[in-house]
Amino acid sequence: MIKPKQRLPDRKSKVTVREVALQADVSESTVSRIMRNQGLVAEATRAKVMEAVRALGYVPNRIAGSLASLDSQLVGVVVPSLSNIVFPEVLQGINAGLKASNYQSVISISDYDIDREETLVRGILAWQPAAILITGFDHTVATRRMLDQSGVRVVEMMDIDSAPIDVAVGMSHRRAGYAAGQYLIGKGYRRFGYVGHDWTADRRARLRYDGLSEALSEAGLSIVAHAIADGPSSVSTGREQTAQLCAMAKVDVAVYSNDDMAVGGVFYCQGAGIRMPDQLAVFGFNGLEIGRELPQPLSTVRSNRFLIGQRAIEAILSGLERPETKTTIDTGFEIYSGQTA
Amino acid sequence: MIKPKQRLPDRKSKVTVREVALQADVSESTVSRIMRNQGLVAEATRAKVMEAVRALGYVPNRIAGSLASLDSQLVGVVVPSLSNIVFPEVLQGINAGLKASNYQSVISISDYDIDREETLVRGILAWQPAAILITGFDHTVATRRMLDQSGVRVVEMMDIDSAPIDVAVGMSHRRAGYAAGQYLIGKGYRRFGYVGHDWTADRRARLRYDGLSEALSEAGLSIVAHAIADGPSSVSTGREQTAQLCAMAKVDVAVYSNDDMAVGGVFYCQGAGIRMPDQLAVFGFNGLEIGRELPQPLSTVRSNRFLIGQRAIEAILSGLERPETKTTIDTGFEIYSGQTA
DNA sequence: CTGTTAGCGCGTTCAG
DNA sequence: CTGAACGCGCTAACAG
Repeated sequence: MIKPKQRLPDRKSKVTVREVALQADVSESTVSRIMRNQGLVAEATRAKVMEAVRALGYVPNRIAGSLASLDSQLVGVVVPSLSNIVFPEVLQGINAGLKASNYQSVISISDYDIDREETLVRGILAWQPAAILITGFDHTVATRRMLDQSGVRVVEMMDIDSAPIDVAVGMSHRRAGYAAGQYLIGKGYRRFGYVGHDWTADRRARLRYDGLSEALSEAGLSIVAHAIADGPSSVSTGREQTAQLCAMAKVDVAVYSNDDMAVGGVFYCQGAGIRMPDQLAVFGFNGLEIGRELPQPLSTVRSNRFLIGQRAIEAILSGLERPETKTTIDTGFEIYSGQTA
Repeated sequence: MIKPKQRLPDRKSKVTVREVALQADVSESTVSRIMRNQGLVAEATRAKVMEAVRALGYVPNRIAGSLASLDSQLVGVVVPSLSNIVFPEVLQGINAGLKASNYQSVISISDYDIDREETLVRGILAWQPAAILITGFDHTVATRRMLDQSGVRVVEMMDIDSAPIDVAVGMSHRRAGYAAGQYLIGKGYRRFGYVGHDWTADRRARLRYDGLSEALSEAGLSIVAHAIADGPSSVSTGREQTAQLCAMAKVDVAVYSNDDMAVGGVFYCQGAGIRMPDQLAVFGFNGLEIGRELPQPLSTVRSNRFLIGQRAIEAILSGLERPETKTTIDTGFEIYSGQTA
C-alpha cells in the first residue's frame, strides 16, 4: 500500500524542476542547464522550456541548488553597527562590488560585542558562504579558530594595523592619528584636548589616539585634557563632551574620535559663540558629508569606506581558494584641511 | 566495482553529522536531535555527542537542514538605499526584532529602481524565505505577482497610504505633509517655498508634498516657489537648492523633502547670515539626530524608523501563515516644533 | 545536444 | 530514549 507523501502542508502548489520538465517534455537536467545558462542547448528546447517556466512561474530553489553543487553563492558580512553611517557606506561598496556577480550578501550586526560576533559568525558559516567579510581584528579565540578552519576566504575590513587571517582591507588608523598630530603641530597648535567615546568597543579609535599621542610626544607635547564618554559616538555626545573639555582646561585644539563627535563639537562652539579655529580648533576623523557641508567645513582625515567594501569584494572574487600568503590592501587616507583647524 | 565518490575537492576535511555520529558512537539522528535541542535525549548521550561536536568543530550545514525541513529560517529585506540613514535605522529595528529568534536576514539594496527590485525579489524568493520585508508600495507588476504567489509573508514598510499585499507597517506620509502644512499655517507663515529631490524615485516625498499642498489649498494658500533637484536627497543638495529658492522668490518658510535637505538649508542660512525662523523658517521631515543637535534644533516631523523595522518583524513572527485579511500598522508621527519654524 | 543515475547533508517519519 | 530508511529539489558526471 502506497502512502501519499504528506510532510508540511505546502503553502502553495510548489513548482519544481520536475513540473517544468513534465510540462516542457524534457528531462530535469535540461531544465537545470537552461536555468543556469550552462552547457549547449538547442534554441527550440530553450524556448519550449522557458515558456513552461513562465507559465508555471517557476523559481529555482537555491537551497537545493547550493546543496547539490556544494556552492552557496553567499557572502557573509559582519559589521559592528549601522548607526554610524560609515558601516552602511562599507555595505554600499560591498553591494556595488557584488552587483555584477551572482553572489548574495548576508549581513549581521554585532553591536560591537565580540561574543555576539562569535555567534553571528557561527550562524553565517552554517550557510557555507564562499567568503566572510568581518570588521577589524578584534575577535574571540573561537571566532578566529572557526574562521581559520572553515577554509573560506576571510576579509578583515577597516583596519590594516595587524596581521590578517587571510586578507585585510582598510587603512592604518595609527598612521592616520599620527598624521593628524603632525598636521596640527605644523599648524602651530600646542595645547591639545581629546574628545572621545568608548575605546574598549572601538579599537580603531584607540589606534588613532595612540598615533596622535606618538606624534605629540615626538614634538615634546602631550594631550592636556581628555573628555571621554562611555557609550558609542554621536553628535550629542560630542557636543556634551566638548562642553566638559572646555570647562576642564584651556586648550587650543580639540581632536575628536570621529566626525560625528566633532560635528557635535562644532555645534557646541556655534551655540556658545566660540570662534573656530582661533578660539578653539576642531579636528575630526572620517570625512563625512555632513562635515564638508558645514558653513565652515570640518577639518578631518578622510577615509574611503565605500572603497573598502568594494576592494574587499574584489579581493575575494579574484580567487575563491584561500591562498597561502596573507594580503593587506591599503585604501589610504588624506588630511582634509577644512576651516576648523 | 564501487567507484569512490569524488566530486569537488573539499577545501578542508568537511565534518558532517556522519563524522560526529561515528566519533560519538551514536546514530546520525541522535546527533541531529541534540543539535536542535529537540526531543528527549539522555544526558550522558548528549554530553558524549557535544564533546565530539567540539572536538571536530562541527557546524551543522543549514543549507542541508533547510532543504530537509523545508524551512529556511530566512527573512528577506529590500531597501532602496543605505546612504539615507533612515534605512539603516529600519534595519536596526529589524535586527532587534530578529535577535531573539533563529532567523537570519538577507538584505538587498534596490537603488530606488523597481526593476532592480524585481530581480532582487526573485533572488531572495529563490532562498525560500519565511517572509520578505520590502519598502513601500511601488513595485513592478511582476514583483507584485511573485510576492503574491509565493505565499510567504510580505511586509511593505515605511508607508501606509495604499492597500498592502499582506501587511503594511509605517506612517501616512500624506497626513504627515498635511499636518506639517497646518502647523506652519498656524504659526502664521503665508509664503511657502518647497525644496525637494527626485520624486519619481521617492514616492513618499511626493505624498508628503501632496499633503502639504492640500493643507495650504484649504487655507487658500499655495506654494509660491519650488526648487527641486534631480538626484537623491543630500545635505549639499539641500544647501544648493535653498540658494536657488532664495534667488527665485521671497518666501517666509521653506519646507523640505526631508531632514538631510533641511539641514543643508540650515547650513546655507548660517553661512549667508539669514536668521531663522524670522527671515526664513525651515521645516524638515524625519527627525534625525543631526537636526536635534543643531545650535537651533530643526523643526520637523518625527517618524520612528526603528519602530517600523521592529513592528514589521513582530507582524510576521506572530504567524508564519499568510492570513486572509490584510493588516496595516500605523507607527505614527509627531510634529517637533524645534526652533527653525 | 539530451537523458540517466546518484548523491549533496540533514530532518522526519516510524519502528523498536 | 534511539536508530533506519527515505526524500527535500537540485546538479554533476557520464553515457548516449
